Amino acid sequence: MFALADCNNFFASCERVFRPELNGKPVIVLSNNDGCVVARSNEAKALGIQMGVPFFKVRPLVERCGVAVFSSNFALYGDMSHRVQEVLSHYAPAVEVYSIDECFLDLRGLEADWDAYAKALSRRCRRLTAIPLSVGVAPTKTLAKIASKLCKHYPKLQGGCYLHRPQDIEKVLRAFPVEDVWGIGRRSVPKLADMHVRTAWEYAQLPETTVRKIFALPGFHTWKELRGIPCIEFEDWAEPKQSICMSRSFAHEIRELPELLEQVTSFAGRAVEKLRNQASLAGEMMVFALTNRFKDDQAQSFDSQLLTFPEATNDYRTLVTAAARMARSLRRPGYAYKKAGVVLRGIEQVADHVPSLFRDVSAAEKDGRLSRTIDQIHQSFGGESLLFGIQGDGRFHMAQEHKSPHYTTLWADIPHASVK
DNA sequence: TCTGGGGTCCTAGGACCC
DNA sequence: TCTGGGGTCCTAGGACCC
Repeated sequence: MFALADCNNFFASCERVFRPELNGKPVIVLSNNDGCVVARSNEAKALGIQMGVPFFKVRPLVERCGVAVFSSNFALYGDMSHRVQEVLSHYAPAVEVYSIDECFLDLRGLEADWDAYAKALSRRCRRLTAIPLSVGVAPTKTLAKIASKLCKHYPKLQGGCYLHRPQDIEKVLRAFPVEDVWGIGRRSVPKLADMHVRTAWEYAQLPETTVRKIFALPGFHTWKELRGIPCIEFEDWAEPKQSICMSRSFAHEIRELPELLEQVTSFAGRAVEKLRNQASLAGEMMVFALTNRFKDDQAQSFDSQLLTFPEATNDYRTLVTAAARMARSLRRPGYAYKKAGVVLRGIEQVADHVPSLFRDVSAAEKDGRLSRTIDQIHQSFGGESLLFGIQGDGRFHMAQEHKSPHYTTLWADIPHASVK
């Protein structure tokens, strides 16, 4: 058996932990730059606020109904996510962290009353972290995902659902929309409609050859998993990233070069941090900048530049300088940039790297010492404590009007309690 | 006025090898 | 008239996930 533990309305639930008066009230959380709605409490869903809708489109409704609005606070969500993972780690020999709000648990070879187990895990998580959790247990990861979705739909299940008897699986799949199945995306929906496939059950009944031909290998895996045959790997070891991207939309469009340079080099600095945190080197860097695609009356551009380094590197100075050079050459006067970013690719592990025969050893050692010193200062005093001049204040020019405090990660933001 | 960010895997097709 | 056979590697684009 596998379990899927999914935090309900995760970002909204995190905000409620420190604002308990919002329990039972509609709450939404916005994407970076306060752009779109990315999390909704059940009450907000009931008001008809859709996932991913631009905030300005629901603003009148939000104001009329007194919906609590939050800008995204990833320091808080990341910390709460670790707390949930800590609870889960006591309930299974192996945990796969699938996303910030979802973990798979490997229960293979174990025996228990899985229905009671799932409910107990949900209760325990709620008690220790204040985050509501839906736990589905089933013979495959895909079915466990479906079981956990049932928990959200049926409060009677008390946060835990064990789905394993063939007759139960059939009953559930017959009522489960095919587009809600893990691995079936939007682009497949028209194809499925043509084939008169509307439910997960109908998909699972398609002939194997049809599935392989039309939905290829990933669709075939989903098909097998729905039929109770596990074939999606359990991965409790996180591989280093093969690409690292740092990009943001800006609160205001950027027209001038110095401001664009500040932003792009700040992205580069943060990308290098991620790179160094996973002990990797990057072989190439891409820098891109784009205008506001929603403004039809403005000149549009999506420019990018790619640089391949003579030798893979994770040196701050090399990478920040390269980002600045590329931003300079791709930026064109007269364009108003709304978004930019830096992507590192061609990633390899430091431990696997074969240095070039002709590298300047003493210069490389000096650069290495500088980068390690920067890491140490960042760790002790924060990422904005030491910056290259070109990075400005190192902050991203984002709109975040509704941001909550860093309750769990900043001493100054720890909530105060007073006893009367 | 206003529209997110960060990833992975698979496949087809081209370039290249002997 | 007519043009082999068997591979590998790389890349771009598509589809998917949260």
